Amino acid sequence: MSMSDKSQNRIERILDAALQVFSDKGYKDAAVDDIATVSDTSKGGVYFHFPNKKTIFLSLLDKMADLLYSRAEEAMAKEPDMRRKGDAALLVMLRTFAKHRAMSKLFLVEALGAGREFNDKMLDINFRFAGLITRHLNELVALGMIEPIDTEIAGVAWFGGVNEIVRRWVLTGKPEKLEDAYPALRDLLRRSIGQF
Amino acid sequence: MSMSDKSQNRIERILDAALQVFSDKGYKDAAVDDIATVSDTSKGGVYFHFPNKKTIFLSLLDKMADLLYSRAEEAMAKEPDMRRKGDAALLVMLRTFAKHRAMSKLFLVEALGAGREFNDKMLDINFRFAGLITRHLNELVALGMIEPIDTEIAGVAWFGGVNEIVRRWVLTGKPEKLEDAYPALRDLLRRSIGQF
Amino acid sequence: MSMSDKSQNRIERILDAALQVFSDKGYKDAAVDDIATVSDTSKGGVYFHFPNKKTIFLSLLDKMADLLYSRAEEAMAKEPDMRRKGDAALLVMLRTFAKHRAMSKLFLVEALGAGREFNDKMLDINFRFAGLITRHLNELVALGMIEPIDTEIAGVAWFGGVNEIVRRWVLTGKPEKLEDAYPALRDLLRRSIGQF
Amino acid sequence: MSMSDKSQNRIERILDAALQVFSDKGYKDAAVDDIATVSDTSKGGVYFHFPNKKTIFLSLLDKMADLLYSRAEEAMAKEPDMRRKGDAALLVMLRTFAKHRAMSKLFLVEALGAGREFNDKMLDINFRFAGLITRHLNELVALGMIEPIDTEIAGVAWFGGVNEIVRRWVLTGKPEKLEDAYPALRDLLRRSIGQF
DNA sequence: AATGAATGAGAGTTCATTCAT
DNA sequence: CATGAATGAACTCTCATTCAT
Repeated sequence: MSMSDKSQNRIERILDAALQVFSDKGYKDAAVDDIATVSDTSKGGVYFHFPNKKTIFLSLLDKMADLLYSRAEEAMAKEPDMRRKGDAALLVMLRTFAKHRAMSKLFLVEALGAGREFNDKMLDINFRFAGLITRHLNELVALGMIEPIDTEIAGVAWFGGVNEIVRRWVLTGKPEKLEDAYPALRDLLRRSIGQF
Repeated sequence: MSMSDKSQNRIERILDAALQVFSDKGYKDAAVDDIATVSDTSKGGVYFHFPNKKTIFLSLLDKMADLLYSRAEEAMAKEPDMRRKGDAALLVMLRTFAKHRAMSKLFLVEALGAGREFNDKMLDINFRFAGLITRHLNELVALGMIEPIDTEIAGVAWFGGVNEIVRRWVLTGKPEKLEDAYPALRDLLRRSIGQF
Repeated sequence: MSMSDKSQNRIERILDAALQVFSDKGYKDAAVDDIATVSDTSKGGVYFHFPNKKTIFLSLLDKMADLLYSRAEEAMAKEPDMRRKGDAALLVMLRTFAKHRAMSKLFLVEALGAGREFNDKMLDINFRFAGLITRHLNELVALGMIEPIDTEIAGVAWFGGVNEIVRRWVLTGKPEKLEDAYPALRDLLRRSIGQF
Repeated sequence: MSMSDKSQNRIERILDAALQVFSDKGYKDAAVDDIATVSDTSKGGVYFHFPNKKTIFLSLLDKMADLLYSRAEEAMAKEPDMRRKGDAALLVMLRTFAKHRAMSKLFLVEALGAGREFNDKMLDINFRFAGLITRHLNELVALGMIEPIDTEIAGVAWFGGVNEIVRRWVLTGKPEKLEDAYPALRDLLRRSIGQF
């Protein structure tokens, strides 16, 4: 195993530990010491790989955003039926959230009130996702597959609606399997743009 | 002015200051000292009226929740047309959020990541609002005014959708006037339950 | 009831409350607010009658010291048999401690570590009591009733010995009735000065 | 000098400083900041080595108790003459107290009123010492070297008597050399159990 | 690379004391 | 006389960050 691999491993271990700790205690209540302990390192070790606590949190946020975004994009690209691209994205996102509960909590709960310093990042991320939806809806409108609607509002509202379903699951455990919410949510969203 | 008035004033001043400080800095980053300074009191003065920081935050949360909830209920009660009760509630909520930007930020941004101690309270509140929507949708279904749907999912998703619109407005200032989002949002929600 | 009586009553009530609170929580942990509450007054009320917390504590200390000292002196004066004056004093002191458990705790436990400001007072008090014993022993020696001994050391040691018995009773409840320790203690002290 | 040595040094320095500050100001009035300053560290440094203020105080108490107890036991073990074991213990205790004036003050003055949290510890310690005396007296009785007496009361009273002598020395400086009290005290105690 | 001791700037909270009413 | 709101200094404890080893 090369030096870089070992380093990579250590960084990975720290990020895993940070995810665990942040999603469990929230940004402010998570101590760098906790992260060091869980990752089986020392505080100094953490600070060797990351300049500060904030950066660790941002790394995780980016990771989750990239994961979700790329999965969604990929799912839409793979689905040939224009009418079903949205469904495919929705399903894959629910599945991704379901598979990464801690990340989901970080993303949908902890990141929001973590402090002014993270607002910009979260706005970027939200903008990206809402934009993805909006662009897709615009395409559907352009192709005449749905009636013209305010796709920007729809993008934001959809994003919020899905998030809220996931947030509820993260915090209450309902529904037991997140994917079980898929059919109802899919129908709701479809109907909302006049698609049956 | 009576003693009680003065006392009420002071408490009111502290709550106003707390709202300002919390919504500006977030729960953790807000110092009780900041609240004291802004409310033109001393730290001891704040602690004379409130047992701790947490209670101040919860007071504000309750206040906003009660305000929103009572306004929404009232609006629905006043609207005789069954089909428009939802619209009325939506409009009045947007207006209420618009009138209380700082409260909205507290409610939709800061309260979420403020720490485990507030999760329960927020879940209660979310549950109340989503429940209000769900009950209304159930009525519509029972009256045969809309097709049977999963009203629970719809309640949660709607709540999340509206919140996201308000959240975006709080954080980015778009749309300049929050009420401008009303028509598009109303149509989106109506369509989503098959109502035209 | 005259004004002065009422005032006396109030002062008495405050002192009673203070005794309770001090002996329960110790000097530092007793809040003036606690005293006010227990005495059914307000903080301002307490400060009207006493200039500060320290003074209240000192008043109680003086009260207990005077009580003990006068009882002991009186008992010795009443006892005609020179040989039994000491026994009489010992018995009456044990009885007085037994009747005033809270005071005893204040006197023998809380007053010691209450802070530098009380050291002088406690030294005075200890000096008075040890001196009483020493003077009595000196008399016995002068009368040729006991052999010459270091009466100063004896006075201090006796005082400490009795105190320790009472302290143990205050803190552990043993012996159930403090007076039960009298015979053994009396014999011990008598023997220590060669008196049978 | 190894890491552990340095660390030991720092801990030792903190304990020394704590002893100084506690015995000077008392438990409640001693600030952790004071201890940090005197030990030439920072507050954080103190808290790195000790979890809280209480633990520091208890450490010192235990240290002194162990020191006194082991010295007393050792002295008794070394003295072959059964009749003189008590004297040996008394002398060595007076010498130990004399050598550690600050510790003595902590032990005999500050620890008593330091708060409910320390009562248990002090009761334990007192019980140990009084028990040591009582056991020794029981042996003397069993060997027929002294008449049967209430050895429990005697143990407690002796312990209190000796303590009071030391306490007086700690607080007033009399007698200048604590050991000067030894002969008189020894004779007093001997006589009290009918031993000449 | 990694460690962990050390720092120091706060944070929340308490409370003796004051004083306008 | 009495109240209780208000003050402000002090206190314990936390923790992100640094740095010698």
